[in-house]
Amino acid sequence: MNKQKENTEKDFNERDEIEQRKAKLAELRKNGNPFRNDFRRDSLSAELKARYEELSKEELEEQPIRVKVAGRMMTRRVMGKAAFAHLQDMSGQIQLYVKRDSLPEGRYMEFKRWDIGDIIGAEGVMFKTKTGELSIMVDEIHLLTKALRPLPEKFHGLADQETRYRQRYLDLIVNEKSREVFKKRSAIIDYIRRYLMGRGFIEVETPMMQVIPGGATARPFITHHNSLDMQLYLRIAPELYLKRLVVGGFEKVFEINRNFRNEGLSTRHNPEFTMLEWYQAYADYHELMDLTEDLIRSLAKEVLGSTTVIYQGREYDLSKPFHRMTVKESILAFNPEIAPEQLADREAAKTFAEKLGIPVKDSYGLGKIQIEIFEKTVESSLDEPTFITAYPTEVSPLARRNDEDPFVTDRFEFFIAGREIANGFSELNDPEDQAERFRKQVEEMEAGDEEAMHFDADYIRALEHGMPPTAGEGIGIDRLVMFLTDSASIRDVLLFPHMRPKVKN
RNA sequence: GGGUCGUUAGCUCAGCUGGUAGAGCAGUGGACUUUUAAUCCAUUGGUCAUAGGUUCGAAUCCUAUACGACCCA
Repeated sequence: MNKQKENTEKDFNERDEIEQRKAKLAELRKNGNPFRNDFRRDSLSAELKARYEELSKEELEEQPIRVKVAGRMMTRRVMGKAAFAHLQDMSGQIQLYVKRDSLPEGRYMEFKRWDIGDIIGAEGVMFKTKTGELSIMVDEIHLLTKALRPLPEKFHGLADQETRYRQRYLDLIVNEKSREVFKKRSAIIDYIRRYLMGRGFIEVETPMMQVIPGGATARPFITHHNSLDMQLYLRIAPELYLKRLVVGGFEKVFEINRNFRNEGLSTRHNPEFTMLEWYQAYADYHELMDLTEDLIRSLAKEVLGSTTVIYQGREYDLSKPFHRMTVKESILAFNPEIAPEQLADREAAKTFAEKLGIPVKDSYGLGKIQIEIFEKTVESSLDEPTFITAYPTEVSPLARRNDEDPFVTDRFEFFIAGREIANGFSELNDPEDQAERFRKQVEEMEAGDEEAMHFDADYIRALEHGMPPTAGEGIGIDRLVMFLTDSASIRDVLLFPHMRPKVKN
Protein backbone atom coordinates (compact mmCIF):
# COMPACT_ATOMS: atom_id res chain seq x y z
CA MET A 1 0.00 0.00 0.00
CA ASN A 2 2.73 2.41 1.01
CA LYS A 3 4.79 1.38 -1.92
CA GLN A 4 1.90 2.32 -4.17
CA LYS A 5 1.83 5.78 -2.68
CA GLU A 6 5.55 6.25 -3.19
CA ASN A 7 5.31 5.49 -6.84
CA THR A 8 2.11 7.36 -7.54
CA GLU A 9 3.75 10.05 -9.60
CA LYS A 10 5.67 7.64 -11.77
CA ASP A 11 2.88 5.10 -12.16
CA PHE A 12 0.48 7.78 -13.10
CA ASN A 13 2.41 8.53 -16.25
CA GLU A 14 2.69 4.93 -17.16
CA ARG A 15 -0.88 3.86 -16.67
CA ASP A 16 -3.10 4.03 -19.67
CA GLU A 17 -5.65 6.72 -20.06
CA ILE A 18 -8.63 4.79 -18.73
CA GLU A 19 -6.69 3.99 -15.58
CA GLN A 20 -5.77 7.64 -15.20
CA ARG A 21 -9.38 8.66 -15.47
CA LYS A 22 -10.46 5.97 -13.02
CA ALA A 23 -7.91 7.32 -10.57
CA LYS A 24 -9.37 10.79 -11.00
CA LEU A 25 -12.83 9.39 -10.37
CA ALA A 26 -11.62 7.67 -7.22
CA GLU A 27 -10.30 11.06 -6.03
CA LEU A 28 -13.69 12.62 -6.73
CA ARG A 29 -15.54 9.92 -4.83
CA LYS A 30 -13.79 11.04 -1.66
CA ASN A 31 -15.92 14.19 -1.72
CA GLY A 32 -19.26 12.46 -2.21
CA ASN A 33 -21.03 10.98 -5.20
CA PRO A 34 -19.38 12.47 -8.26
CA PHE A 35 -22.33 11.46 -10.44
CA ARG A 36 -24.43 14.33 -9.20
CA ASN A 37 -27.86 15.12 -10.56
CA ASP A 38 -28.68 18.51 -9.10
CA PHE A 39 -27.66 20.82 -11.92
CA ARG A 40 -30.48 22.15 -14.09
CA ARG A 41 -29.74 23.96 -17.31
CA ASP A 42 -32.01 26.64 -18.68
CA SER A 43 -30.68 26.91 -22.23
CA LEU A 44 -29.59 24.85 -25.18
CA SER A 45 -26.60 25.96 -27.21
CA ALA A 46 -28.53 26.31 -30.46
CA GLU A 47 -31.22 28.38 -28.77
CA LEU A 48 -28.59 30.73 -27.39
CA LYS A 49 -27.05 31.13 -30.81
CA ALA A 50 -30.42 31.73 -32.42
CA ARG A 51 -31.35 34.37 -29.87
CA TYR A 52 -28.10 36.20 -29.24
CA GLU A 53 -25.88 35.66 -32.25
CA GLU A 54 -27.11 38.88 -33.80
CA LEU A 55 -26.37 41.02 -30.76
CA SER A 56 -23.13 42.99 -30.81
CA LYS A 57 -20.36 42.72 -28.27
CA GLU A 58 -21.49 46.00 -26.72
CA GLU A 59 -25.17 45.06 -26.57
CA LEU A 60 -24.27 41.87 -24.74
CA GLU A 61 -22.17 43.83 -22.26
CA GLU A 62 -24.84 46.44 -21.57
CA GLN A 63 -27.51 43.94 -20.59
CA PRO A 64 -25.87 40.86 -19.09
CA ILE A 65 -27.72 37.67 -19.99
CA ARG A 66 -27.24 34.89 -17.46
CA VAL A 67 -27.55 31.32 -18.71
CA LYS A 68 -27.02 27.78 -17.47
CA VAL A 69 -25.89 25.14 -19.91
CA ALA A 70 -24.85 21.52 -19.67
CA GLY A 71 -23.29 19.00 -21.96
CA ARG A 72 -20.15 17.17 -22.95
CA MET A 73 -16.82 18.98 -23.02
CA MET A 74 -15.57 18.38 -26.56
CA THR A 75 -12.49 20.60 -26.71
CA ARG A 76 -10.39 22.55 -24.25
CA ARG A 77 -7.66 25.08 -24.72
CA VAL A 78 -5.95 26.05 -21.50
CA MET A 79 -3.87 29.21 -21.49
CA GLY A 80 -2.53 29.45 -17.99
CA LYS A 81 -5.13 31.03 -15.79
CA ALA A 82 -7.92 31.00 -18.35
CA ALA A 83 -9.26 28.47 -20.80
CA PHE A 84 -11.72 28.01 -23.63
CA ALA A 85 -13.82 24.90 -23.99
CA HIS A 86 -16.63 23.79 -26.27
CA LEU A 87 -19.67 22.28 -24.68
CA GLN A 88 -21.88 20.02 -26.81
CA ASP A 89 -25.53 19.40 -26.05
CA MET A 90 -28.24 17.84 -28.20
CA SER A 91 -28.71 21.03 -30.14
CA GLY A 92 -25.09 21.85 -30.96
CA GLN A 93 -22.08 23.48 -29.35
CA ILE A 94 -21.36 26.64 -27.41
CA GLN A 95 -18.00 27.99 -26.31
CA LEU A 96 -17.18 28.54 -22.65
CA TYR A 97 -14.57 30.99 -21.39
CA VAL A 98 -13.36 29.81 -18.03
CA LYS A 99 -11.21 32.22 -16.00
CA ARG A 100 -9.57 31.26 -12.75
CA ASP A 101 -10.37 34.58 -11.11
CA SER A 102 -14.07 34.47 -12.05
CA LEU A 103 -14.64 31.09 -10.43
CA PRO A 104 -15.03 30.10 -6.78
CA GLU A 105 -11.72 29.51 -5.02
CA GLY A 106 -9.99 26.33 -6.19
CA ARG A 107 -12.56 25.47 -8.88
CA TYR A 108 -10.24 26.30 -11.74
CA MET A 109 -7.69 23.77 -10.52
CA GLU A 110 -10.44 21.15 -10.47
CA PHE A 111 -11.55 22.15 -13.96
CA LYS A 112 -8.03 21.62 -15.24
CA ARG A 113 -8.13 18.03 -13.98
CA TRP A 114 -11.32 17.25 -15.87
CA ASP A 115 -11.04 15.55 -19.24
CA ILE A 116 -12.36 15.98 -22.70
CA GLY A 117 -15.52 13.90 -22.86
CA ASP A 118 -16.62 14.74 -19.31
CA ILE A 119 -20.15 16.00 -18.83
CA ILE A 120 -20.22 19.40 -17.21
CA GLY A 121 -22.66 22.14 -16.26
CA ALA A 122 -21.72 25.81 -16.50
CA GLU A 123 -23.26 29.10 -15.58
CA GLY A 124 -22.39 32.61 -16.65
CA VAL A 125 -23.16 35.51 -18.95
CA MET A 126 -23.20 35.71 -22.71
CA PHE A 127 -20.41 37.60 -24.41
CA LYS A 128 -18.53 37.73 -27.66
CA THR A 129 -14.85 36.98 -28.08
CA LYS A 130 -12.33 38.98 -30.06
CA THR A 131 -13.10 36.88 -33.09
CA GLY A 132 -16.84 37.39 -32.60
CA GLU A 133 -17.81 33.93 -31.37
CA LEU A 134 -20.80 33.95 -29.06
CA SER A 135 -19.58 32.43 -25.79
CA ILE A 136 -20.34 32.18 -22.10
CA MET A 137 -18.16 33.96 -19.52
CA VAL A 138 -18.32 31.26 -16.89
CA ASP A 139 -18.48 32.04 -13.18
CA GLU A 140 -19.74 28.69 -11.91
CA ILE A 141 -18.91 25.26 -13.27
CA HIS A 142 -19.50 21.68 -12.14
CA LEU A 143 -18.43 18.24 -13.20
CA LEU A 144 -21.64 16.24 -13.62
CA THR A 145 -20.39 12.95 -15.03
CA LYS A 146 -16.86 11.67 -15.34
CA ALA A 147 -16.07 9.97 -18.65
CA LEU A 148 -13.69 7.09 -18.10
CA ARG A 149 -12.91 6.49 -21.75
CA PRO A 150 -11.31 8.93 -24.16
CA LEU A 151 -13.18 10.20 -27.21
CA PRO A 152 -12.03 9.55 -30.75
CA GLU A 153 -9.78 12.15 -32.30
CA LYS A 154 -11.34 15.59 -32.48
CA PHE A 155 -10.38 16.60 -35.98
CA HIS A 156 -11.00 13.51 -38.09
CA GLY A 157 -13.75 12.23 -35.85
CA LEU A 158 -14.55 8.54 -35.96
CA ALA A 159 -14.03 7.18 -39.45
CA ASP A 160 -13.97 3.43 -38.90
CA GLN A 161 -17.31 2.16 -40.27
CA GLU A 162 -17.41 -0.84 -38.03
CA THR A 163 -16.91 1.15 -34.83
CA ARG A 164 -19.42 3.73 -36.03
CA TYR A 165 -22.08 1.02 -36.32
CA ARG A 166 -21.13 -1.04 -33.29
CA GLN A 167 -20.62 1.92 -30.95
CA ARG A 168 -23.14 4.31 -32.41
CA TYR A 169 -23.00 6.50 -29.32
CA LEU A 170 -19.41 7.39 -30.18
CA ASP A 171 -20.38 8.15 -33.75
CA LEU A 172 -23.17 10.40 -32.49
CA ILE A 173 -20.92 12.22 -30.04
CA VAL A 174 -18.25 12.90 -32.59
CA ASN A 175 -19.79 13.01 -36.07
CA GLU A 176 -22.24 15.80 -36.67
CA LYS A 177 -23.26 14.36 -40.03
CA SER A 178 -24.41 11.23 -38.34
CA ARG A 179 -26.45 13.20 -35.81
CA GLU A 180 -28.03 15.08 -38.71
CA VAL A 181 -29.09 11.88 -40.44
CA PHE A 182 -30.98 10.66 -37.39
CA LYS A 183 -32.53 14.01 -36.67
CA LYS A 184 -33.76 14.05 -40.26
CA ARG A 185 -35.06 10.54 -39.88
CA SER A 186 -37.10 11.69 -36.90
CA ALA A 187 -38.36 14.71 -38.83
CA ILE A 188 -39.34 12.51 -41.78
CA ILE A 189 -41.36 10.12 -39.67
CA ASP A 190 -42.93 13.01 -37.79
CA TYR A 191 -43.97 14.64 -41.06
CA ILE A 192 -45.47 11.44 -42.44
CA ARG A 193 -47.42 10.93 -39.26
CA ARG A 194 -48.80 14.47 -39.33
CA TYR A 195 -49.54 14.17 -43.04
CA LEU A 196 -51.68 11.09 -42.56
CA MET A 197 -53.30 12.26 -39.33
CA GLY A 198 -54.16 15.48 -41.12
CA ARG A 199 -56.04 13.42 -43.69
CA GLY A 200 -58.11 11.59 -41.15
CA PHE A 201 -56.06 8.42 -40.75
CA ILE A 202 -55.92 6.59 -37.41
CA GLU A 203 -52.58 5.27 -36.24
CA VAL A 204 -52.73 1.70 -34.98
CA GLU A 205 -50.42 -1.04 -33.76
CA THR A 206 -50.93 -4.61 -34.89
CA PRO A 207 -49.13 -7.79 -33.80
CA MET A 208 -45.42 -8.14 -34.34
CA MET A 209 -45.71 -11.78 -33.27
CA GLN A 210 -48.06 -13.64 -35.54
CA VAL A 211 -49.39 -17.15 -35.66
CA ILE A 212 -49.42 -17.02 -39.46
CA PRO A 213 -46.90 -14.70 -41.07
CA GLY A 214 -48.63 -12.89 -43.89
CA GLY A 215 -48.84 -9.82 -46.04
CA ALA A 216 -45.67 -10.37 -48.02
CA THR A 217 -43.60 -13.08 -49.61
CA ALA A 218 -40.51 -13.46 -47.44
CA ARG A 219 -38.88 -15.88 -45.04
CA PRO A 220 -39.93 -15.14 -41.47
CA PHE A 221 -38.10 -15.41 -38.18
CA ILE A 222 -39.53 -18.12 -35.99
CA THR A 223 -39.81 -17.90 -32.24
CA HIS A 224 -41.54 -19.87 -29.55
CA HIS A 225 -44.11 -18.99 -26.94
CA ASN A 226 -43.41 -21.00 -23.82
CA SER A 227 -46.67 -21.04 -21.90
CA LEU A 228 -48.77 -21.56 -25.02
CA ASP A 229 -46.09 -23.95 -26.25
CA MET A 230 -46.48 -22.83 -29.80
CA GLN A 231 -44.47 -21.47 -32.67
CA LEU A 232 -44.84 -17.80 -33.46
CA TYR A 233 -43.47 -15.76 -36.31
CA LEU A 234 -42.09 -12.26 -36.21
CA ARG A 235 -44.14 -10.39 -38.70
CA ILE A 236 -42.95 -9.84 -42.25
CA ALA A 237 -45.73 -7.27 -42.80
CA PRO A 238 -48.75 -5.90 -40.96
CA GLU A 239 -50.97 -5.96 -44.04
CA LEU A 240 -53.52 -8.62 -43.19
CA TYR A 241 -54.15 -7.17 -39.74
CA LEU A 242 -54.57 -3.66 -41.07
CA LYS A 243 -57.12 -4.90 -43.59
CA ARG A 244 -58.97 -6.68 -40.80
CA LEU A 245 -59.27 -3.24 -39.23
CA VAL A 246 -60.75 -1.88 -42.45
CA VAL A 247 -63.29 -4.69 -42.27
CA GLY A 248 -63.93 -3.54 -38.71
CA GLY A 249 -64.81 -0.07 -39.94
CA PHE A 250 -61.51 1.73 -39.38
CA GLU A 251 -61.64 2.99 -42.93
CA LYS A 252 -58.36 4.91 -42.85
CA VAL A 253 -55.59 3.36 -40.82
CA PHE A 254 -51.83 3.42 -40.81
CA GLU A 255 -48.98 1.87 -38.92
CA ILE A 256 -45.31 2.79 -38.76
CA ASN A 257 -43.42 -0.07 -37.26
CA ARG A 258 -40.82 -2.77 -37.64
CA ASN A 259 -40.97 -5.75 -39.99
CA PHE A 260 -38.62 -8.71 -39.79
CA ARG A 261 -37.38 -10.75 -42.70
CA ASN A 262 -35.01 -13.64 -42.41
CA GLU A 263 -32.90 -12.80 -45.40
CA GLY A 264 -29.41 -11.70 -46.27
CA LEU A 265 -27.85 -8.40 -45.24
CA SER A 266 -26.82 -5.80 -47.77
CA THR A 267 -26.57 -2.06 -48.22
CA ARG A 268 -30.35 -2.15 -48.77
CA HIS A 269 -31.43 -4.92 -46.38
CA ASN A 270 -31.44 -5.21 -42.61
CA PRO A 271 -33.25 -8.10 -40.92
CA GLU A 272 -35.49 -5.63 -39.13
CA PHE A 273 -36.61 -2.53 -40.92
CA THR A 274 -39.29 0.10 -40.60
CA MET A 275 -42.33 0.11 -42.76
CA LEU A 276 -45.17 2.54 -43.17
CA GLU A 277 -48.39 0.90 -44.29
CA TRP A 278 -51.71 2.58 -44.74
CA TYR A 279 -55.14 1.56 -46.00
CA GLN A 280 -57.93 3.71 -47.23
CA ALA A 281 -61.43 2.50 -48.00
CA TYR A 282 -63.22 3.76 -51.12
CA ALA A 283 -60.00 4.53 -52.94
CA ASP A 284 -57.99 2.80 -55.64
CA TYR A 285 -54.35 2.54 -56.57
CA HIS A 286 -54.45 5.64 -58.78
CA GLU A 287 -55.31 7.72 -55.75
CA LEU A 288 -52.48 6.08 -53.86
CA MET A 289 -50.00 7.04 -56.54
CA ASP A 290 -51.22 10.62 -56.41
CA LEU A 291 -50.96 10.63 -52.64
CA THR A 292 -47.48 9.08 -52.70
CA GLU A 293 -46.30 11.67 -55.16
CA ASP A 294 -47.67 14.50 -53.05
CA LEU A 295 -46.35 12.99 -49.83
CA ILE A 296 -42.80 12.55 -51.07
CA ARG A 297 -42.71 15.94 -52.75
CA SER A 298 -44.03 17.79 -49.72
CA LEU A 299 -41.85 15.73 -47.40
CA ALA A 300 -38.71 16.81 -49.22
CA LYS A 301 -39.85 20.39 -49.14
CA GLU A 302 -40.57 20.22 -45.41
CA VAL A 303 -37.54 18.27 -44.24
CA LEU A 304 -34.89 19.34 -46.76
CA GLY A 305 -36.38 22.71 -47.60
CA SER A 306 -36.25 21.86 -51.30
CA THR A 307 -37.73 19.51 -53.87
CA THR A 308 -34.28 19.08 -55.35
CA VAL A 309 -32.53 16.13 -53.76
CA ILE A 310 -28.88 15.26 -54.24
CA TYR A 311 -28.36 11.55 -53.87
CA GLN A 312 -24.90 10.02 -54.30
CA GLY A 313 -23.82 12.82 -56.59
CA ARG A 314 -26.96 12.85 -58.72
CA GLU A 315 -29.66 15.45 -58.69
CA TYR A 316 -33.34 14.54 -58.49
CA ASP A 317 -36.04 17.10 -59.16
CA LEU A 318 -39.11 15.96 -57.26
CA SER A 319 -41.17 18.92 -58.41
CA LYS A 320 -41.63 17.33 -61.84
CA PRO A 321 -44.46 14.80 -62.26
CA PHE A 322 -43.27 11.27 -61.49
CA HIS A 323 -43.07 8.84 -64.41
CA ARG A 324 -45.67 6.12 -64.75
CA MET A 325 -45.37 3.01 -66.89
CA THR A 326 -46.47 -0.61 -66.79
CA VAL A 327 -44.21 -3.56 -66.05
CA LYS A 328 -44.51 -4.65 -69.67
CA GLU A 329 -43.75 -1.20 -71.06
CA SER A 330 -40.70 -0.88 -68.85
CA ILE A 331 -39.32 -4.27 -69.88
CA LEU A 332 -39.74 -3.38 -73.54
CA ALA A 333 -38.18 0.03 -72.98
CA PHE A 334 -35.05 -1.38 -71.35
CA ASN A 335 -34.76 -4.47 -73.57
CA PRO A 336 -35.04 -3.25 -77.16
CA GLU A 337 -34.13 -6.74 -78.40
CA ILE A 338 -37.28 -8.31 -76.99
CA ALA A 339 -40.54 -8.20 -78.95
CA PRO A 340 -43.92 -7.64 -77.27
CA GLU A 341 -45.14 -11.06 -78.49
CA GLN A 342 -42.18 -12.73 -76.80
CA LEU A 343 -43.20 -11.21 -73.52
CA ALA A 344 -46.73 -12.50 -73.91
CA ASP A 345 -45.75 -16.11 -74.42
CA ARG A 346 -44.43 -18.23 -71.56
CA GLU A 347 -42.01 -20.31 -73.61
CA ALA A 348 -40.59 -17.32 -75.49
CA ALA A 349 -40.29 -15.35 -72.28
CA LYS A 350 -38.59 -18.29 -70.60
CA THR A 351 -36.05 -18.51 -73.42
CA PHE A 352 -35.34 -14.83 -73.09
CA ALA A 353 -35.02 -15.03 -69.31
CA GLU A 354 -32.62 -17.94 -69.51
CA LYS A 355 -30.51 -16.01 -71.98
CA LEU A 356 -30.22 -13.40 -69.23
CA GLY A 357 -29.00 -16.06 -66.85
CA ILE A 358 -32.21 -16.30 -64.87
CA PRO A 359 -32.96 -19.83 -63.67
CA VAL A 360 -36.60 -20.49 -64.57
CA LYS A 361 -38.34 -23.13 -62.51
CA ASP A 362 -41.15 -25.25 -63.93
CA SER A 363 -43.53 -23.72 -61.41
CA TYR A 364 -42.96 -20.23 -62.82
CA GLY A 365 -45.85 -18.90 -64.84
CA LEU A 366 -45.50 -16.14 -67.40
CA GLY A 367 -46.10 -13.47 -64.79
CA LYS A 368 -43.31 -14.68 -62.53
CA ILE A 369 -40.95 -14.87 -65.49
CA GLN A 370 -41.84 -11.32 -66.49
CA ILE A 371 -41.07 -10.08 -62.99
CA GLU A 372 -37.75 -11.90 -62.95
CA ILE A 373 -36.86 -10.17 -66.21
CA PHE A 374 -38.06 -6.88 -64.79
CA GLU A 375 -35.94 -7.22 -61.66
CA LYS A 376 -32.89 -8.21 -63.64
CA THR A 377 -33.02 -5.64 -66.41
CA VAL A 378 -35.18 -2.73 -65.33
CA GLU A 379 -35.30 -2.15 -61.59
CA SER A 380 -31.82 -0.78 -60.96
CA SER A 381 -32.15 1.53 -63.97
CA LEU A 382 -35.25 3.26 -62.66
CA ASP A 383 -33.33 6.30 -61.56
CA GLU A 384 -35.93 9.05 -61.86
CA PRO A 385 -39.00 8.80 -59.60
CA THR A 386 -41.15 6.20 -61.37
CA PHE A 387 -44.33 4.28 -60.70
CA ILE A 388 -44.39 0.88 -62.35
CA THR A 389 -47.93 -0.47 -62.67
CA ALA A 390 -49.82 -3.57 -63.79
CA TYR A 391 -47.95 -6.27 -61.86
CA PRO A 392 -48.86 -9.82 -62.85
CA THR A 393 -51.54 -11.42 -60.68
CA GLU A 394 -49.27 -14.41 -60.22
CA VAL A 395 -46.84 -12.38 -58.10
CA SER A 396 -49.49 -10.22 -56.40
CA PRO A 397 -51.56 -12.57 -54.27
CA LEU A 398 -53.23 -9.81 -52.25
CA ALA A 399 -53.99 -7.34 -55.02
CA ARG A 400 -57.18 -6.79 -56.95
CA ARG A 401 -57.29 -8.06 -60.52
CA ASN A 402 -57.52 -5.48 -63.23
CA ASP A 403 -61.01 -5.36 -64.70
CA GLU A 404 -59.85 -5.27 -68.34
CA ASP A 405 -56.88 -7.62 -68.02
CA PRO A 406 -57.12 -10.14 -65.19
CA PHE A 407 -53.59 -11.32 -65.96
CA VAL A 408 -52.39 -8.24 -64.05
CA THR A 409 -53.47 -6.47 -60.89
CA ASP A 410 -54.22 -2.88 -60.00
CA ARG A 411 -50.84 -2.61 -58.35
CA PHE A 412 -47.78 -0.41 -58.56
CA GLU A 413 -44.33 -0.15 -57.12
CA PHE A 414 -42.47 3.09 -56.77
CA PHE A 415 -38.78 3.49 -57.54
CA ILE A 416 -36.18 6.20 -57.05
CA ALA A 417 -32.45 5.88 -57.69
CA GLY A 418 -32.92 2.30 -58.81
CA ARG A 419 -34.49 1.25 -55.54
CA GLU A 420 -37.95 0.08 -54.63
CA ILE A 421 -39.40 2.52 -52.13
CA ALA A 422 -43.10 1.69 -52.11
CA ASN A 423 -45.59 -0.99 -53.08
CA GLY A 424 -49.30 -0.34 -53.28
CA PHE A 425 -52.48 -1.65 -54.80
CA SER A 426 -56.20 -1.74 -54.90
CA GLU A 427 -56.93 -4.46 -52.36
CA LEU A 428 -58.37 -7.80 -53.22
CA ASN A 429 -61.64 -7.84 -51.26
CA ASP A 430 -63.24 -10.82 -53.00
CA PRO A 431 -62.92 -13.58 -50.37
CA GLU A 432 -63.30 -16.38 -52.90
CA ASP A 433 -60.62 -15.03 -55.19
CA GLN A 434 -58.40 -14.46 -52.14
CA ALA A 435 -58.90 -18.03 -50.95
CA GLU A 436 -57.99 -19.28 -54.40
CA ARG A 437 -54.81 -17.17 -54.41
CA PHE A 438 -53.83 -18.47 -50.98
CA ARG A 439 -54.25 -22.02 -52.25
CA LYS A 440 -51.88 -21.24 -55.10
CA GLN A 441 -49.36 -19.90 -52.61
CA VAL A 442 -49.62 -23.01 -50.49
CA GLU A 443 -48.94 -25.12 -53.57
CA GLU A 444 -45.80 -23.11 -54.16
CA MET A 445 -44.75 -23.53 -50.55
CA GLU A 446 -45.24 -27.25 -50.84
CA ALA A 447 -43.14 -27.15 -53.99
CA GLY A 448 -40.33 -25.73 -51.89
CA ASP A 449 -40.73 -21.97 -52.06
CA GLU A 450 -39.90 -20.80 -48.53
CA GLU A 451 -41.16 -17.33 -49.27
CA ALA A 452 -44.64 -18.35 -50.36
CA MET A 453 -47.63 -17.34 -48.26
CA HIS A 454 -49.58 -19.43 -45.78
CA PHE A 455 -53.31 -19.93 -46.07
CA ASP A 456 -54.82 -17.52 -43.56
CA ALA A 457 -58.34 -18.80 -42.94
CA ASP A 458 -59.07 -16.18 -40.33
CA TYR A 459 -58.27 -13.47 -42.84
CA ILE A 460 -60.59 -15.07 -45.38
CA ARG A 461 -63.32 -15.11 -42.74
CA ALA A 462 -62.77 -11.41 -42.16
CA LEU A 463 -63.10 -10.75 -45.90
CA GLU A 464 -66.29 -12.81 -45.91
CA HIS A 465 -67.76 -10.23 -43.58
CA GLY A 466 -67.07 -7.70 -46.33
CA MET A 467 -64.15 -5.37 -46.74
CA PRO A 468 -65.11 -2.19 -48.56
CA PRO A 469 -63.24 -1.42 -51.77
CA THR A 470 -59.88 -0.33 -50.43
CA ALA A 471 -56.43 0.70 -51.52
CA GLY A 472 -53.32 0.15 -49.44
CA GLU A 473 -49.63 0.84 -49.64
CA GLY A 474 -46.35 0.25 -47.89
CA ILE A 475 -43.35 2.55 -47.91
CA GLY A 476 -39.94 1.41 -46.79
CA ILE A 477 -39.00 4.15 -44.39
CA ASP A 478 -35.32 3.24 -44.22
CA ARG A 479 -34.86 3.45 -47.96
CA LEU A 480 -36.78 6.70 -48.10
CA VAL A 481 -34.55 8.10 -45.36
CA MET A 482 -31.48 6.87 -47.25
CA PHE A 483 -32.59 8.81 -50.28
CA LEU A 484 -33.40 11.99 -48.38
CA THR A 485 -30.18 11.92 -46.32
CA ASP A 486 -27.84 10.94 -49.16
CA SER A 487 -26.89 7.72 -47.37
CA ALA A 488 -25.31 4.92 -49.38
CA SER A 489 -26.12 2.13 -46.96
CA ILE A 490 -29.19 1.23 -44.91
CA ARG A 491 -26.79 0.91 -41.98
CA ASP A 492 -26.22 4.64 -42.12
CA VAL A 493 -29.89 5.31 -41.35
CA LEU A 494 -30.34 2.65 -38.65
CA LEU A 495 -29.10 3.65 -35.21
CA PHE A 496 -28.09 0.12 -34.39
CA PRO A 497 -27.79 -1.86 -37.61
CA HIS A 498 -27.48 -5.59 -37.34
CA MET A 499 -23.85 -6.68 -37.13
CA ARG A 500 -22.22 -10.03 -36.73
CA PRO A 501 -21.24 -10.42 -33.10
CA LYS A 502 -17.58 -9.81 -32.68
CA VAL A 503 -15.62 -11.73 -30.11
CA LYS A 504 -13.09 -9.27 -28.85
CA ASN A 505 -10.93 -8.56 -25.83
C1' G B 1 -22.53 -18.18 -52.06
C1' G B 2 -18.32 -15.80 -55.44
C1' G B 3 -14.72 -11.79 -56.19
C1' U B 4 -11.80 -7.35 -54.71
C1' C B 5 -9.95 -4.44 -50.76
C1' G B 6 -9.07 -3.52 -45.62
C1' U B 7 -7.64 -4.69 -40.10
C1' U B 8 -0.60 -1.10 -37.32
C1' A B 9 -0.89 3.34 -30.32
C1' G B 10 -7.35 5.44 -27.35
C1' C B 11 -8.48 8.04 -32.49
C1' U B 12 -6.78 9.44 -37.74
C1' C B 13 -3.10 7.41 -40.59
C1' A B 14 2.35 6.44 -42.61
C1' G B 15 5.52 2.27 -42.74
C1' C B 16 8.77 1.12 -50.44
C1' U B 17 11.42 -4.61 -53.46
C1' G B 18 11.65 -8.68 -45.89
C1' G B 19 16.53 -5.99 -41.87
C1' U B 20 15.50 -2.71 -34.26
C1' A B 21 7.65 0.18 -35.03
C1' G B 22 6.55 6.04 -36.90
C1' A B 23 3.68 10.90 -37.12
C1' G B 24 -0.48 14.01 -35.75
C1' C B 25 -4.39 14.28 -32.23
C1' A B 26 -5.65 12.55 -27.29
C1' G B 27 -2.94 11.57 -22.50
C1' U B 28 1.04 13.04 -18.79
C1' G B 29 4.63 17.16 -16.79
C1' G B 30 5.84 22.41 -17.60
C1' A B 31 4.92 27.84 -19.78
C1' C B 32 0.88 30.94 -21.18
C1' U B 33 -5.84 35.48 -18.77
C1' U B 34 -9.61 36.14 -25.89
C1' U B 35 -8.37 30.63 -27.84
C1' U B 36 -10.87 27.82 -31.56
C1' A B 37 -7.23 21.59 -35.58
C1' A B 38 -4.55 27.24 -29.83
C1' U B 39 0.84 27.69 -29.45
C1' C B 40 5.78 26.37 -27.27
C1' C B 41 9.07 22.69 -24.44
C1' A B 42 9.40 17.69 -22.58
C1' U B 43 7.19 12.87 -22.40
C1' U B 44 4.10 7.93 -21.70
C1' G B 45 1.79 4.57 -24.88
C1' G B 46 2.30 -1.32 -29.68
C1' U B 47 0.21 -9.35 -28.88
C1' C B 48 1.23 -4.76 -36.28
C1' A B 49 -6.84 -8.74 -36.26
C1' U B 50 -5.97 -14.24 -35.01
C1' A B 51 -3.47 -19.02 -36.04
C1' G B 52 -0.04 -21.46 -38.83
C1' G B 53 3.92 -21.47 -42.67
C1' U B 54 8.39 -19.70 -45.68
C1' U B 55 13.06 -17.27 -44.05
C1' C B 56 19.18 -16.27 -40.58
C1' G B 57 15.31 -12.52 -39.99
C1' A B 58 8.09 -11.15 -41.25
C1' A B 59 3.81 -5.41 -39.91
C1' U B 60 5.81 -6.57 -44.96
C1' C B 61 5.73 -12.92 -48.55
C1' C B 62 2.24 -17.55 -48.40
C1' U B 63 -2.17 -20.30 -46.27
C1' A B 64 -6.39 -20.47 -43.22
C1' U B 65 -9.84 -18.08 -39.97
C1' A B 66 -12.58 -13.80 -37.82
C1' C B 67 -14.68 -9.08 -38.57
C1' G B 68 -15.74 -5.09 -41.91
C1' A B 69 -16.26 -2.29 -46.77
C1' C B 70 -17.49 -2.58 -51.93
C1' C B 71 -19.06 -5.33 -56.31
C1' C B 72 -21.60 -9.65 -58.31
C1' A B 73 -25.35 -13.77 -57.75
